[in-house]
Amino acid sequence: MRQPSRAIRPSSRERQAGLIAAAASLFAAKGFNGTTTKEIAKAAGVSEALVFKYFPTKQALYAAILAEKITVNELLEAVEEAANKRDDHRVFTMIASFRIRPGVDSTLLRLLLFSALEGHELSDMFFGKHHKVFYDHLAAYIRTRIDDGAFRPLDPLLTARAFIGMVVHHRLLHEIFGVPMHQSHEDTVATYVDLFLTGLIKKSAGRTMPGKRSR
Amino acid sequence: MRQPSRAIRPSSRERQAGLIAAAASLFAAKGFNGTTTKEIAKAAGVSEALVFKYFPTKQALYAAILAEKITVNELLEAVEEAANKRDDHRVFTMIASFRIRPGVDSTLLRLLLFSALEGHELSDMFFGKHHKVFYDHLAAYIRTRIDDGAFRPLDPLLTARAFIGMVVHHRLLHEIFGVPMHQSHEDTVATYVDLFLTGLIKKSAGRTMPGKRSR
DNA sequence: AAAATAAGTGAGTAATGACTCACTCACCGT
DNA sequence: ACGGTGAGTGAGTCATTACTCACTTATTTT
Repeated sequence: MRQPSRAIRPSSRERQAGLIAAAASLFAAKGFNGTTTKEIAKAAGVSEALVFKYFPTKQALYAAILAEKITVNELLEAVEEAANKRDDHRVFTMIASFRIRPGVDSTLLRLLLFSALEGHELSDMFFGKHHKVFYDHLAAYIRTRIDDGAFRPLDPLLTARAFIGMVVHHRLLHEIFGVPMHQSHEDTVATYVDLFLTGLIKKSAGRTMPGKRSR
Repeated sequence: MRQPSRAIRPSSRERQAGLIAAAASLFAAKGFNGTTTKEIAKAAGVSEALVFKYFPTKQALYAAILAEKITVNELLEAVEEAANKRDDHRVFTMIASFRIRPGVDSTLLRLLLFSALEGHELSDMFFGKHHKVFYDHLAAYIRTRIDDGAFRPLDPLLTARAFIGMVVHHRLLHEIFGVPMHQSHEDTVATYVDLFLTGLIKKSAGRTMPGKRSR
């Protein structure tokens, strides 16, 4: 039984998790090819040989990271509620604020881009699980609202992508290209949501959203 | 004087250009770290040693590519004309169609992303010359139209980025992540422009754009 | 306490990376 | 014809890389 009064030797699980964390951060920073197994070992505080005890190849380690990082967003559930109430403003504000907020972690975005650019096979899976789902959900919601007569009849998938595009592009600029923030996170989100919904909502229809204009 | 009846030996200039072209294509495909100098030499049809006769280091070759690829877009001039006429629909359609069209070359986008992700020093320059200019121009136009009373008073830079975001995101999905086209290029552009301008144009103001709704 | 097993490592190895060098070849003006 | 010059290369060098192995150290089981 384990009672390591001093954390003398981490369990196998912990080691594995530690390696994955260390590697994820390095891969995100410098890409797969730009990261050496020696660096990973050093970052995790173990010998290089041990890395290969846990993961047969560097590739396998990479795969483990991508597999681990795939979490179907808690965001979706949260949005679901607002979606059921047909609270458009809230739905889109939630989505945008989830990605555009102070202290957001850019690791995942960088990993995603690196894996796509470097042409990793797992990239598809990563994208499929992590984002595809999302577009489809959002497109489904937009379609519903079009059927409600609340939104103009534009192509739902393209429309969903247009919105996500604003958000992702914002993240690209700030997290990848290092462009400084130009407005507060809140104001940025508010502007994007305003612009988008104004373009989408049918003028004739009564506005469904409660006045949630912050500040 | 040179009159090589058969192109027996390319001039220094041509060699250099050939090397840059070969390297650009490889770097775009596999990144800086993922490309070897041997591959570049092979792609250009010369020995590896010659690569280093033309460029002292691999880095220098990379820098030469980025420097060469920086072209202040011919797009800007073309747009200028439409901008002077205050033809909003045409302005934004031109911008979007320039990037979203059949057979567009993804090399530059990939190079840009790779250089930013890999943290190249030249990345900033690349981005600054190639895109910053563009955002600023577009933002200036939007500001003008706001002052004209034609557009709603949103933050011009954020608004410009929102539009570019739709376009860039579209390119990301198709050129980097390999998502198949969902609508024709034309229809995609039309949807984005429609959505964006509807969100931006002041309802009270008379529409400035001539009826250029294709299809 | 001894045996069994798991966790961990130092010191490799073979392959490959960027880069160098002594040299050859093609073409030129004289 | 000839020597000079720049284009071009084959065969390296040396560092680094992913990965292995014989071995030690810690923990658990009996």
